[in-house]
Amino acid sequence: MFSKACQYAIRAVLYIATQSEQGRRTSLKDISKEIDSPEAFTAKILQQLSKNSILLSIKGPNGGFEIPDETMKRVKLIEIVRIIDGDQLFTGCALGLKACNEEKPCPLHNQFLGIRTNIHQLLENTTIKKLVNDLELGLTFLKR
Amino acid sequence: MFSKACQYAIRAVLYIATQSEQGRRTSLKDISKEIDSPEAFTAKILQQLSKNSILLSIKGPNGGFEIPDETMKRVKLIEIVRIIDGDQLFTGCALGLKACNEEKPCPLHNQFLGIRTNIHQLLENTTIKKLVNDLELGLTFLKR
DNA sequence: ATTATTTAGGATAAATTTGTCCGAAATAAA
DNA sequence: TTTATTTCGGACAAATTTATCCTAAATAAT
Repeated sequence: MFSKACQYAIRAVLYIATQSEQGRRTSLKDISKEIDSPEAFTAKILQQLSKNSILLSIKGPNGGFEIPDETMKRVKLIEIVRIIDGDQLFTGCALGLKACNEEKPCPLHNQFLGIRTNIHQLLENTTIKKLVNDLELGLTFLKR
Repeated sequence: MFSKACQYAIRAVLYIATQSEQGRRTSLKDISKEIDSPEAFTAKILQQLSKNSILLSIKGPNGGFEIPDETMKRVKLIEIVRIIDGDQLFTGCALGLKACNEEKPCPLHNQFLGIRTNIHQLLENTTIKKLVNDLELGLTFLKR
């Protein structure tokens, strides 16, 4: 469904967000330990996310990553997915046909229409903040 | 969603099936031309499918591939997907967590529960035959 | 100023997926 | 029996994704 990069991205953002909620800035090292991801690879992903203003990066001692409360309220999952994986997941044809559309549908077009819409809506309607709340309430988990 | 190999697999099976319906055996060359896929790569995929008795392969002059009517009635999409891509798509965790389950759900677990169930049901309930009917009625298309 | 810490970014490498090439095996037809 | 056709299967190659390494840049603390 999502690439590994995208899975790491979402996991990292959520972890950073929980820490930011507590007023704590968190380092790459912490993040990759906590979400169990390869450090250097995660660094690249976080770089991309901060370039796209999903998160803030601060260099130097006591540096690290942060997500302002305003940002986690505003940013939806779909933005992260778009940055890392693009939008093939919810716009592309299930069978990989370029010409597939409403007029010339592939054999799976109509079957997948609903599913793709569901995925799109889910990603569109889910903010980081919402997911962080569940994490803080101990309703969901990030490890392993 | 599906790997390229899996997209080719489904497209090939559907094309072979439409031909089999007409009593025509079809060659690798034809298939890859009709579904616009790399020939040698498609050969590997068809090999896998015939090993798994999704289709029949016949060597020699006038050889090629066939799908008996009984088979296309019986075989569901999920079997093809399982053979080529495995079942990660409908069993794995969206965030790639091994330990994710009902008791210790990842932050996306509940959101994706419905979608994954939908995908699973769709693949489980869709036979090759059903898709071939739509193709023959000109309701759906396989090219590009 | 110097040093230590931390992210940025480029180069490189490993792993996986996608794709190609070619000789072997099967088999139908001449 | 020879030849032509077609799939099989192994080795190899290219492309993409995942992952590592190292130096540079920033910056806080000493």
